[in-house]
Amino acid sequence: MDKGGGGGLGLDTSSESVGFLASRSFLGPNHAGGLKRRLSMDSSDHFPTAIEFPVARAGEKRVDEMDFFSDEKKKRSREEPDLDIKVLSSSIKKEDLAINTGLNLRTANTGSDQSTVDEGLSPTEDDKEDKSELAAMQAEVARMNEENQRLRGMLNQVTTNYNALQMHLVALIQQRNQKNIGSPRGHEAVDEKTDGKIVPRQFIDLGPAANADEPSQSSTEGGSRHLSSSPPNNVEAGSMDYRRHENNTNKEIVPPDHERSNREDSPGPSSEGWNPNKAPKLSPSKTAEQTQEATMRKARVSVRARSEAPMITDGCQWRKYGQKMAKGNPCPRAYYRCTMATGCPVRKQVQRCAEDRSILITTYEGNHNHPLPPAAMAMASTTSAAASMLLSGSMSSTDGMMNSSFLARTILPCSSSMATISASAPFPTVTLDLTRSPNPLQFQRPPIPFQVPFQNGSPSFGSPAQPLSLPQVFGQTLSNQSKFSGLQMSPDMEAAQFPHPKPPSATSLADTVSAATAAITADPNFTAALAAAITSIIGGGHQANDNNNTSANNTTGNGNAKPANSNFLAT
DNA sequence: CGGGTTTGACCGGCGC
DNA sequence: GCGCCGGTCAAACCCG
Repeated sequence: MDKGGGGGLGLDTSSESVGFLASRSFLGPNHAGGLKRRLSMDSSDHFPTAIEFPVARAGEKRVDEMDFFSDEKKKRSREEPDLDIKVLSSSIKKEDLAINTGLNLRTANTGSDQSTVDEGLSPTEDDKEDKSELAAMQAEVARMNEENQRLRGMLNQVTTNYNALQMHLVALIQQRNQKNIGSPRGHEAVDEKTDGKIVPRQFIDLGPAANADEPSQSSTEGGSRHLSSSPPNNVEAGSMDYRRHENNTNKEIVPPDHERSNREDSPGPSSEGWNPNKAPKLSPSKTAEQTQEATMRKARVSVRARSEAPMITDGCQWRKYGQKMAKGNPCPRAYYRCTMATGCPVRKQVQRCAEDRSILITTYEGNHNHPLPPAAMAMASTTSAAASMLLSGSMSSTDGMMNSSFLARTILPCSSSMATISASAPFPTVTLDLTRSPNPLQFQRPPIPFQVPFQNGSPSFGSPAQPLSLPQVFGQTLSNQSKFSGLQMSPDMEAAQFPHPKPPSATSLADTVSAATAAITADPNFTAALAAAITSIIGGGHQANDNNNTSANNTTGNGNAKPANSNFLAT
């Protein structure tokens, strides 16, 4: 084979090996070099405003939020200082309408102060003074706006959490009632104390490190902290396969030796890696927390999405470290690891579906040990939530099916789909099937009356050459049916489980809904809110808080590095 | 030169 | 024990 690395032959090989279109849009990640350059140009065009959602496109390997927030942002702020300010000013007006807070009053006062200052200056000095004052005021406005965004985010979070908990409660009650009707032991579907009191399941927090200041502790402390609250016996309800995997994971407590690679010599516990095959055996002295932590890394969340892009854009940086031909699939499977932080244990596999090569299957494994950019929050939160749900033992056998169904309904109340969890896969896997056709009846959210930040000013959603971005994916999830597959329920089962009618023909509806979905999901607050809702539901709230804290840290901790995007971290 | 991909080699788990 | 398979490593190479 061609071993030419990132050259032209390499990209041709990549695109061909994927068994997909060889158009420029389908060039593999290896083509990121030239594409990145083009995208850099695009990016400057794509970021004229501070409120655009920084969705990267697939095929661009290194176009990520970090780039957007740091280099691009700084660069732009130097080149186009006025532009941001204008946007911020308009944004704060918008915020004033949205939320009446003391901060807004301060903003208004600031404006009046400015006029007061203007009155006492001579025309010549006035310009200079005006400019300096204006700059100061604008900075003030920017700060206020940022704070407003944060407050609004908090409000959104509270609202979202409240609604989520309410739905959770209703679902629990309904489920319990159903179970009690159908089976005298129906209460098994819900974690229950012996006194009969319903206790919501505790979920493992698999979310990213909450504190950006101590990412090295996230994979251990962050996990074990919440693990302790997770009913360990829930795992017992799992199938033999699940137990087998749990045992397997017991062997991977110690950082695998591949982390000793000179390429990934990261100090501290954060370098704790992920190599099940090479990990030493678990010693009996290892704690249960460590065991479950290892189990966490075993959990996989697979996302099936229709995308002709070589890789869905999830907001993270990935580095390809391998590619293999998997049995039973003519398309190669690519292996990526997260490179947003040194030693981040998160891996993902990207492979096209053998049956339908327009479906891209992205499997995530592990949890980020670093703060995530907003665009990555949706995916990270959802995958970690799904993984935590899975690993909490709530998904197993028939009980798992019921709970996963409950989960799907809880996460996506508008969805009527079934949720299933794989108990037979090599690893416990949750599959989010985003390829199902959307049901317009489930599409209840009214159109969002703001402009969608499409790349290059054109809608990327639905464009075959455009990569699939995660906010879009999750938007699709919301409107589409969400399916946690793995056991891959038969259609009969699915029909039996879900009396709701499915759209007879989806293709025609898909485009229509996709456009609307794109508009909806372009709302970063919505995306973040969705992520927060998911995490709040699944994680019992604390993961959402963790994530939110992470976001808050991203916003506040990193200071003004990315204030214009703070509204995307709002939840 | 640093950072990325490619790809054959290697390793460990698992089934027979 | 052997072979298959999934996952990873790391040298070679490319690109900016």
